[in-house]
Amino acid sequence: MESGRPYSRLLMRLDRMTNLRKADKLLVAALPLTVTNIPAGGQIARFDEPQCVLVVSGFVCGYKRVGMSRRQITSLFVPGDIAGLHGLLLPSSNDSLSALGAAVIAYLPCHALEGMLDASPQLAQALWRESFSEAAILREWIASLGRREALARVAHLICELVVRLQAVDLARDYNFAIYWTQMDVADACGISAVHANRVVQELRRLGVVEWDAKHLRIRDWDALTKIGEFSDSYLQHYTRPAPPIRYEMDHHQAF
Amino acid sequence: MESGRPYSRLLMRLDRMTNLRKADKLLVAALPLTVTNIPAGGQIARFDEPQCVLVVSGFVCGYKRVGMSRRQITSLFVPGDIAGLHGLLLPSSNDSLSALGAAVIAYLPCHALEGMLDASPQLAQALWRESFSEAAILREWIASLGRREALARVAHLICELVVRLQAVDLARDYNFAIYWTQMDVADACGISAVHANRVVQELRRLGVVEWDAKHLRIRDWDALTKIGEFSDSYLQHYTRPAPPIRYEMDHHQAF
DNA sequence: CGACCGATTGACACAGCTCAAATGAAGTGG
DNA sequence: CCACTTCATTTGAGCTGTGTCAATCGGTCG
Repeated sequence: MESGRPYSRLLMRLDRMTNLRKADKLLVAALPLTVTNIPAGGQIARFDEPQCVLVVSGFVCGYKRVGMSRRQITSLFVPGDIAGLHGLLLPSSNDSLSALGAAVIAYLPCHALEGMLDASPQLAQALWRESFSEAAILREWIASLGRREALARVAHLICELVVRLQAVDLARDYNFAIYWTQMDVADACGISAVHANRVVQELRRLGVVEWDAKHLRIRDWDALTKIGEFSDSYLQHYTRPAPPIRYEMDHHQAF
Repeated sequence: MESGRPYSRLLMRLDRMTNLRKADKLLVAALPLTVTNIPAGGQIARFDEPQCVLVVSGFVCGYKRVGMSRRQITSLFVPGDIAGLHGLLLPSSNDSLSALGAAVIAYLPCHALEGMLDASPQLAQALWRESFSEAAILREWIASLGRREALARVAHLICELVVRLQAVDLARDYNFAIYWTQMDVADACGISAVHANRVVQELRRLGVVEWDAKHLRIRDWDALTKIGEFSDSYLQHYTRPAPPIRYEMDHHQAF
């Protein structure tokens, strides 16, 4: 596993989403990537030409501003994820992208992605599945924000993050680097920064996590999933082998 | 406009999403639809064979159960919408579908939809755009649930609904039939039924809406958008003419 | 060393929840 | 056509999770 390449974790993800042939992997490896360092919390610029953003390391988030000052994070992207896939077909997205901590990203021109979809039905299918999977996560967040209290929201978010990081081999032993502040957690969970801090302390006090500025370690996974009412069923594509290709996709021409 | 057909409002939507040729419209008209009446609040069955659900009249919602009894509505579908599009590529969805009030729906076998995508790149693109548009709505709901108070959430929901209904000619003069109870509103906005009632009364008291059991009429659109911090920019495809086809899509083979 | 930013703590206020009961509207069966 | 049921709406009274404000502490970096 050439985990040094910017696209290596993307490959891990796509391969699990839809089994890839060797030729597909070569296509991914040939994508023109513009690797860029983003400082902590830095805005990720949107250029005229539609581009997607591949996360190489660190965390990236999509967020909206609500009212004057309140921020709501609407999605989180970890290494191997592509942010802004909807840019492929929808001209303008309504929310902004920024890094949480410091991050390394790679810009990916849409036309190159489209060329790839053109060349491989397997890859095309994997990317579409990816975007549906993203939507499944959005729905789960809605359930969390609407019907869970703060402690459960944070616990749920951590559970989700662990599963997603494990899929790209970044959370061995329930242990991973975090690239966010408690304020970021607050903005993701729809609570205030002060309350986020109280929740973090409560999770520590309960002995389910060790959580310092740079690192998070889950000490009691079962307890955490219980607190967060977490079930990984909406993340099948992160935990289970790729489902079979639907029908004879190769004949299908779409997009 | 043959607004008597089950698919007529779907056509209105798709045509605005991506301009359709006459041949495309014939393809849509030829879809095999199993029209079904659903009683008020009735669960919408999922069969073994993957099927999508076209809403013909009434409202349909996707929801999740959280904890033992709490329900969170994650998406709303109005006439012309297709629910369960993700079933095309993802085997299992994690949430359930039900009607809110009484509704008429049409089951639509996935293989027929895929045949359609196969036959027309324009339609394929329209459907993909549709699913991205759905995701944009999910993100907006996340912002609402996370960072707006109850009054604004409800106001925002109503604004969104009006725009979506107007796109299928069901909300002339800001006036439309509602197929939900206040409890449904509560479950969509992540608040309790009691509080939903208080919010409704407050909106009435402010003189921005007339709202009885079966009907809702907006008396002051500007005030309502202000209360709900609503901007229709995330619903472009409902309000503006279709964006051009991206690149030379006809060459693209995907899915 | 100072400046800055994030984490932490405490006190208080309030939006929204729960419980419980009353009212109203619509449908059902005798 | 009237009792009866059922379900949605409405109202009131506490209770609690979470927000706001403000201050302190601690680490990091120039």
